[in-house]
Amino acid sequence: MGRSPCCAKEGLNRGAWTAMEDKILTEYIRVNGEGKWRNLPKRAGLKRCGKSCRLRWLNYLRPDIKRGNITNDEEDLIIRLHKLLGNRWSLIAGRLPGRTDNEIKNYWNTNIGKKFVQAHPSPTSNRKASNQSKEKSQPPAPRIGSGVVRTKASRCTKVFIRPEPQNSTDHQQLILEPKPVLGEGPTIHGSDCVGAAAGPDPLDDISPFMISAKDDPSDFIVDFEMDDKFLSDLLNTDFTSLCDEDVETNYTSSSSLNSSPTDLFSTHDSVKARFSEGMFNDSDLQSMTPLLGIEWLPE
DNA sequence: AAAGAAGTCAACCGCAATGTC
DNA sequence: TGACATTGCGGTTGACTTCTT
Repeated sequence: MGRSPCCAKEGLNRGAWTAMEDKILTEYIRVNGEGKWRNLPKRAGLKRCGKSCRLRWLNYLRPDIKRGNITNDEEDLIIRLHKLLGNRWSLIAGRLPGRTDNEIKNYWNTNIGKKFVQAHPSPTSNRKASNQSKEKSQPPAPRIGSGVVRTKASRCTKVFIRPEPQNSTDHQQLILEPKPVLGEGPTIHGSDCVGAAAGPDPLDDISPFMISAKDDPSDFIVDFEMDDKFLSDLLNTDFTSLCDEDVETNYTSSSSLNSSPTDLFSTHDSVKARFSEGMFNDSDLQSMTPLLGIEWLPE
C-alpha cells in the first residue's frame, strides 16, 4: 500500500549531470516533447529518475532559460512579487521570463533576504557568525498568519480592463460577465487563480515585462473576489516602500522581538490577509485604504 | 600558501494537488 | 468515489567555489 516511489532507486545515477546525459535528454525532448517524465528515462536511455530529468530540463536545459545575473529590475520585481505572493517561487518565476523558480529561490535566499536583514537589522539578527553558518540553510521561519495575499479564490467575479497600467487612480473599470479561463492551465474553480490566469493575470500590473493593454487588447486583468474587495486594488500599492514603514512600526512593538526578518518584511500583510479572510466590514476596509495606499472603489 | 568560513547553486526529497481509471 | 499515477512545488542538502584570516 501507499505511494510507490517515483522511480526505482537501484542503478540510477545521482548528482551532477554529465554533458552526455544533458545531450540525451535535450535530444529526446526535442523529438518527443515534454511530459511523461516517469517513462522518459527508460525511453531516452537515461539512468535517471523521471523527476530528476524533469528538474534538469526545467532548471537548466530548456532553451528559453536566461543565463546571467539578475538585473536590478528583475530584483525589484522579485521583491514586489515576494511581498505579494510569499515563497511561491514558481509563480514569481512565471513573471520573470527565462528565470526558474529554483534560480529565484536561490537568489532570494542568498541575496535579497540577506539585504533586508542587513538593511533592517533586528535583535534576532545579531547572532554569532558561528550560529549563522549553521543556520545559513535554514529557511525563514514560517510566517504563521502572514498576510501574503492568497489568491486562491473560489470564483472570478469581475474582469478589469486597465487602459493605462501606470495610473492607479483613474483606471477604468469594466465589469464583465465572469468567464472561465480557457486553454492551458487549470480552471478557476479550486485552483490557484494566479496560476490559473494563463497568460494575462493580475500580476501583469506590476511586471516590467508586461505588454500593455494598449498594445494587446486581450491583456485584461482578471480580478478575483476577496469578500467584495479586489486583488487589483492591492496590486497598485508600492509594497517595497510599505515594507520600510512596516519594519519601523514593528520595531517599536515588543512583539517584534520574536519576529524573524521575514516577519518584519511582511508589509501590512496582516491587514491584507484580513481582506481575504472577511474579517473587515466595508467601513473598516474603506478607512484602511489610505493606510494601504489603495483606492476605494464603491460598488 | 594553507585552512577554515562563507557563499552559491544544482540537485534531491517529500508532500500536495491534480489527473486517470 | 476511491485508489493509484503523475506532476509540480517548496524546502533542504551538499558539492563546489570564493573569500578571509
